[in-house]
Amino acid sequence: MKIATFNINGVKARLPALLDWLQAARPDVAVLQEIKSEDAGFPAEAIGDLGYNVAVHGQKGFNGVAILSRRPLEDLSLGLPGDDDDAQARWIEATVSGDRGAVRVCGLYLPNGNPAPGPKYVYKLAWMERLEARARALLAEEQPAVMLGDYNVIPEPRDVHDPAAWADDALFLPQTRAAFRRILNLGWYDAYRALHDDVAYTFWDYQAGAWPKNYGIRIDHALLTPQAADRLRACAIDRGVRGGEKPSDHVPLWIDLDI
DNA sequence: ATGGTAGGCGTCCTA
Repeated sequence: MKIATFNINGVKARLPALLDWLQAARPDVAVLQEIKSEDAGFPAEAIGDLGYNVAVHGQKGFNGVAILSRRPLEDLSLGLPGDDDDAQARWIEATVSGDRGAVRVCGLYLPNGNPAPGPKYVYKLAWMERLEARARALLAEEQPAVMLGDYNVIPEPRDVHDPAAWADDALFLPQTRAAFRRILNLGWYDAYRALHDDVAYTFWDYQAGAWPKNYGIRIDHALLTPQAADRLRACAIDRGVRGGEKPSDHVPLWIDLDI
């Protein structure tokens, strides 16, 4: 089962690029972030025509996440638990059954947090605490589960082209990296790092020629429970998508599970 | 030389 994550930075502006990628990559499941659309405005029909069931957790103007799946989406749940006052649409999860078992698929758009310090950074760290709590609960089930998305976390210096330039950024601050490590240390696997020891990025800013200069960062991640990691066959980044027509500033990352 | 770009029911905010 091929499961992908893609921050598309606006589903309406990105629809042609999204449909092209879905047809080329043919993921069984895809979690999307930054759809920047309410549920009603999501182009479910065009995506459905490619064979996908669609679940949307939208928000007007900003954020917004979705799950696309060729198989039925079971036990859909919207929103990250832990704060009933949080109106930002950043979390969606559902179970997908394959021929050899089922997997809980969580799609997430972790807050950016800039500028730090400030209220946005406070919100980011609080959101990561809620994520850690959900991560603990999923681990306790001892089942295949994956959390994929735009984490807005640069885990290590090798994951950024110029670590010094990013030292004070909310994506790379020691507190941010420690909060991410706490989740890994619970027993979650960073699928890309489990299989690759290279320098690889998933985001290049639109500004200042970041893409042609390869000034990128690795912030889109797929985290797996041990039971999902047992089934992990491959993990890769669809880097070429960044060079396409009207691209997102992120590219897709995918895993292949023997499920 | 502190620049630059993209998206969104938008004349600023977020990234």
